[in-house]
Amino acid sequence: MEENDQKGTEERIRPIPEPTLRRLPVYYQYLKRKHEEKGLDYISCTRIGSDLNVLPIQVRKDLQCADAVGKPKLGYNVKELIGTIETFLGWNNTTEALLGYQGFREYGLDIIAAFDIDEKKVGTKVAGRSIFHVSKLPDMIRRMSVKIGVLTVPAAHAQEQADTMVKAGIRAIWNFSPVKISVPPQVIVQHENLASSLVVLSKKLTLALQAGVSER
Amino acid sequence: MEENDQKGTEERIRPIPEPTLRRLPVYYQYLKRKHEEKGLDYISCTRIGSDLNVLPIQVRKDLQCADAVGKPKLGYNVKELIGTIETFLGWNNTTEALLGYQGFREYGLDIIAAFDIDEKKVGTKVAGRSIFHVSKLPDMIRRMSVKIGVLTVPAAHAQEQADTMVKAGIRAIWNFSPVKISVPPQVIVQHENLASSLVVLSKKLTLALQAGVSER
DNA sequence: TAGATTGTTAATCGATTAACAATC
DNA sequence: TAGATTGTTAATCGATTAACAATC
Repeated sequence: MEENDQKGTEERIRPIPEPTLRRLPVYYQYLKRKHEEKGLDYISCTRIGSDLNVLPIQVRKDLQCADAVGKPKLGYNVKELIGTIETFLGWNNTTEALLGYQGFREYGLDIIAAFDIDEKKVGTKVAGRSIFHVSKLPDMIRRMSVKIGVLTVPAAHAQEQADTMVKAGIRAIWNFSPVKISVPPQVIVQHENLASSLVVLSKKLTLALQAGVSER
Repeated sequence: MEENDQKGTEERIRPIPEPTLRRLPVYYQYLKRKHEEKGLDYISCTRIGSDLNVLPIQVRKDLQCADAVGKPKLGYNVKELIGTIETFLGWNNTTEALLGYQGFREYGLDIIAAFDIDEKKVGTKVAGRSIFHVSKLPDMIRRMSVKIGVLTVPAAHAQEQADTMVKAGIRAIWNFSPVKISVPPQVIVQHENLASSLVVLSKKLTLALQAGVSER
């Protein structure tokens, strides 16, 4: 009746709340700036919270999830905290991926190459990366053991290209296309629906503009 | 003691849960495809849910938020439903914005122009839009009554460019830069932290890869 | 009619927030 | 020491899910 509760050797894999996971990179960015610009040694949740417009208690909870340990009265050691978050998010060893935005290497993502069906684009460069024809994709994935595919094609071709990636052995797909794609259960899909975000923004804007009018 | 509960004339502005707001465009996309490809007249929550991998009851709740009305036993009229969502999200009249991704016009966002500090890029085109020098930004915003600014600059310049936009009268900023920007309360800011999303994905990937190893 | 599906009210679940004890 | 700040346990709040009545 031990309920295989052997907490001893290996840590139970706690599920981290997604909102927390999304806030951690924000703290990270902030801490790096604080560290570089101000050379700050210690920082408190109160400070982080007021700068980032997050409640201090939430900051504390989030950092706790990332296994950060602070000192009462002093706060958290900034340098150590940066390292802790890096380790927790696995940013120590970069993962290879296929095209995306620039500036992700800092987050442990190394963009390897870009692909396109359009022959006119093949051979040109985007964000400093050569564009190859999609037919080269399977080979490339295998040879360089790429783990993440970034899907930025129109709805009509999304499933087809996802299939190509999966067949070539990709382990996760970052999907910017507006349609749901079907993949085997072992492949992870992260949907990035920018249209959804835009909706949130424009809805707020509409309400604000209306309010502005009725207040007049 | 009426609690200004005059529900009569004008609808109380209900706050729509953000998750719902994010799912609505997904339904919309899906419905349009179903309508165009299959020419389907009626559709049930059960169907939408199983196709989109969402619980039927959640679909129903979401559609209810968008003021959609269905018929017991039959489901929702697809064409009508598309129109309802369009109206609810305000996609009938497009809002002007400054550069971003392609394909947003469908979502009521019309990308007007792109700006850059780099003189070498000025005059060239991105996604079919001319790139202007940032010095032209204030004029452009005013002349064309642009409502939304899309901020895609490096962290170091984010605040500066946000200030420029605000001064020129922009009402909302879609911020893709990794830093928090300060704006007056009447300006709406939507933070689009792609690094956050990437974290969610790569965390899942790491866990999956580890699990794969230990299962071996 | 019978049964599938909507609409509505209640229960559950998880993230956020609050309260407070521990500690440097 | 006194007080700010962490760490932890409990309360709140809101979204999701369940249950069921209404209806075509």
